[in-house]
Amino acid sequence: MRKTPVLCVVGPTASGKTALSLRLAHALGGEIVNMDSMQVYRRMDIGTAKPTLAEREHIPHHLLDIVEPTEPFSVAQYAQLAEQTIQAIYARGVLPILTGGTGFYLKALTDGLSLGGVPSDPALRATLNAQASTPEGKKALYAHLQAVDAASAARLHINDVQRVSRALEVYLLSGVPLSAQKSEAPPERPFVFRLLATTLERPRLYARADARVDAMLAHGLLEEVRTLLDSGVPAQAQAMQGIGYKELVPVVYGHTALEQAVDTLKKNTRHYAKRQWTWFRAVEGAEWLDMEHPESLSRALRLGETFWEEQKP
RNA sequence: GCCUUGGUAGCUCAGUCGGUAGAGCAGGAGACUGAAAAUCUCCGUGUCGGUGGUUCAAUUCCGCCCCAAGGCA
Repeated sequence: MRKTPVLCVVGPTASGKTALSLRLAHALGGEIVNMDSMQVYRRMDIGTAKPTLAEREHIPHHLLDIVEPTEPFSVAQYAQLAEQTIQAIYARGVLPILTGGTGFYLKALTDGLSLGGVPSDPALRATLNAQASTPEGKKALYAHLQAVDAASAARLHINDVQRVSRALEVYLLSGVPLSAQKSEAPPERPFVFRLLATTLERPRLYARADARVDAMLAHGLLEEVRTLLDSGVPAQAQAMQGIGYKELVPVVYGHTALEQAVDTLKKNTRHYAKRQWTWFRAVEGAEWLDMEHPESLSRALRLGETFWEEQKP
């Protein structure tokens, strides 16, 4: 059976993914599928560096603005939606272009992750997190996982409460250890991926990230955060943990000076870019492009074109 | 000019009752199976301001000098 081609544009934040994806979509007649864990939320436009309405006018974008900021969202939901969306685009004879910096979402698509099989249970999670709030509780939590799923426990660090809790959650809800579900052979995928990874020299990337934060503030990021809070989005909401939001919430509440929050925001952005870099560096088969190099754009277009020519229905 | 307190890692500082030093942050490397812009792990040699002296040994004690902040004139 013929596989669905997916051209992917990945890379650290502020390295030029959006611009490149628009050029590719324009040149190849493609449509863009968002692969950013924060751009899925409605009314979070400035802080997530969502493509503008003008940019979306001529090129169809998918999986933007699909979740209310009050709602949780997960990689499993994303993977399901993305697969459907990608298949629907290709069914019309159009190239899907997957764009975004969320490496975990990419992996879920490329590797067909089983993801534990059970959705998260907010109440159980709250209980487990409460238990982990003391050093003794954390030890007990880890010991519990060791007892029911030794393989997962061995893989995880005791301090990684989020993953320890999730592994325990899977067992408590399904009766099957997470590690047992994972050991199956990786499934055959109905997609063929081509990865373009954007990057810049590190000092340049950090400078661009800083400048972009300043631009976001100039475009009203603080107001965006205030509006979200005013409309009833709780500060604890998953969406509000995004960079640019979590730092400005205390400013809106008057607990923190703007200047200090902006420093933290820039720092967190740099840390994030670095983590993304680490993730995508480990992904095999990615074609790396320095977006300040004069020939990178034409090279990217050539690679995209070749890929599409080979895979076109 | 005098007095006081400082001058230790890129930054903020701790410390050595004399045996050449260590935290946080920054920075770097990495992990990642339903929170992933989340969560977690690992990585610390630097003329201890300069220069003389005392000492087996000084970043540590003493003298002088330089720099900074505060105070008194």
